[in-house]
Amino acid sequence: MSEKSQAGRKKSVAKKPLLQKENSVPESVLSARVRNSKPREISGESKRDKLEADILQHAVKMFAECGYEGTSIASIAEQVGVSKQNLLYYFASKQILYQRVLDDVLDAWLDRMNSLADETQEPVDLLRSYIQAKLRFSREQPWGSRVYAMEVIGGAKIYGEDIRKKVIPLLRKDIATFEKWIKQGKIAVVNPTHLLFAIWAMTQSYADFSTQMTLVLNRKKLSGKDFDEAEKLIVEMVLAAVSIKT
Amino acid sequence: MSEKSQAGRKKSVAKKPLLQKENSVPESVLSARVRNSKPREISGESKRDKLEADILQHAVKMFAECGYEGTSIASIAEQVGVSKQNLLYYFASKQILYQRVLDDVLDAWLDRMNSLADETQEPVDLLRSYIQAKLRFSREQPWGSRVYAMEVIGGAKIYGEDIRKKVIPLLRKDIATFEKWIKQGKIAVVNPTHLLFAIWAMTQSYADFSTQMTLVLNRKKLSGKDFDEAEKLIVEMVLAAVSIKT
DNA sequence: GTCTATACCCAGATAGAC
DNA sequence: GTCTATCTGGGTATAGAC
Repeated sequence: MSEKSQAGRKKSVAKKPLLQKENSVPESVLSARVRNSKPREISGESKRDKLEADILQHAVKMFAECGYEGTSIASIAEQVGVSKQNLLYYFASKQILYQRVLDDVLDAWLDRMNSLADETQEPVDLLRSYIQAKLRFSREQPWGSRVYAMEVIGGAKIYGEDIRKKVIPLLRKDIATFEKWIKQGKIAVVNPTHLLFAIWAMTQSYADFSTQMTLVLNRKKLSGKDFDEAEKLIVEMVLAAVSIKT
Repeated sequence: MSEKSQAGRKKSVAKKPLLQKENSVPESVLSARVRNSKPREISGESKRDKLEADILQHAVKMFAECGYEGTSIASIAEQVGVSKQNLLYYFASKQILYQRVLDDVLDAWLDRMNSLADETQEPVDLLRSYIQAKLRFSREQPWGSRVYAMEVIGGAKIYGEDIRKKVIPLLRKDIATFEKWIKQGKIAVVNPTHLLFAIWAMTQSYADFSTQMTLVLNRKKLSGKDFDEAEKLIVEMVLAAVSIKT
């Protein structure tokens, strides 16, 4: 009862007619922009789009650093340079902003992972590409990784349904691919589920636990060399696990 | 500036003369108990100890589920069955309670890991024991793991100094052990730092990401069998990485 | 779309009686 | 040690003028 009241106490979801999703799909309904009859520059983004992107960019960093409850919309607004009332004009509530942040994270993520569904590639190349892609994501979008990680660790109270719908099927598909390889004798007999968990854990940790890693390594941030060495070891371990000699 | 004010804005640390640490070291100053002249049962814990333990037990779960800012001391108090004012009598502030929770987590952790510093053991046995111990911790104290993980992911704003002092030296020592083995030719030439990161990531994830794992596996919680299979794969991968045939 | 003002609630923490 | 009462601040969100 008290746990319930901790999170998800918002009942109002979307009251204002705002776009909540349209980053990678420019052909989606352009309600607000269509209403705007004033001629605008064609190539550039509209002001609304630019501000939305700005807000999202700062929001993902702050949610990653302070968590959902630990981040106030006022502090995000301050970073962006707008009033918090104005921010609430673009994103009707904190929870909507948060969900949009996670939506964008997953979109970027799944985009990168989808390209690996190529059935024609051999296990060695596919595994290597997979690990590289996930490591690159940890490197280039660490904040997104961290927001996602914190949401999952806390039990995915807000975003759980989306994870179930968007992430889990993808993981299951990856596992099925491993199983197919095993059946075909292309890789050794290993537990495909736990192999995937291992790959995810190792790659993800270079975003989530980079604070601890930099302390161990005694440097300010992880370098390209660190990621290269990480990739080398992880690929080695995974290929060794599936008994593929390089 | 606004980020700073997000966390760690507490200036008052410990105003009341309360014990803040005495779980594993019973010979520490017994200020409150000594003042209490009434004869008490010798074997059992004092009421204060019992209540403190109760509070900590519930606190670690709630911090794990909702994060630091997301957890109110009122909700913890409610779970324990005391008033929040009373809780504040035992732990002078939320931050002190939080730090104590993390202290206890690390104590239990380091306890388990210290026993592995046995120099007489061979790499195979030591690595296997290490992985087993960390996996057992993930299984038996998932909340502690998660609180720690969230703290690290968020940049360790509150507990960073303790991590630097308590955890990092231990990790460095483990890395040094790996390096020694490599020099002695006992294991293959691998990057010892990233090998340790990999072991930590894989074992830790069975606490931190168990929500996602149970969704993939389609069950309510991870079973003993899951942990056995995880152990088997992780040990295999690590031993393969250091080129030890079993 | 942006502003001022404000409603409303809940949090952490303290004071002081018992 | 536990209670009632309260202070103080911050948070999300809304109303309404411009």
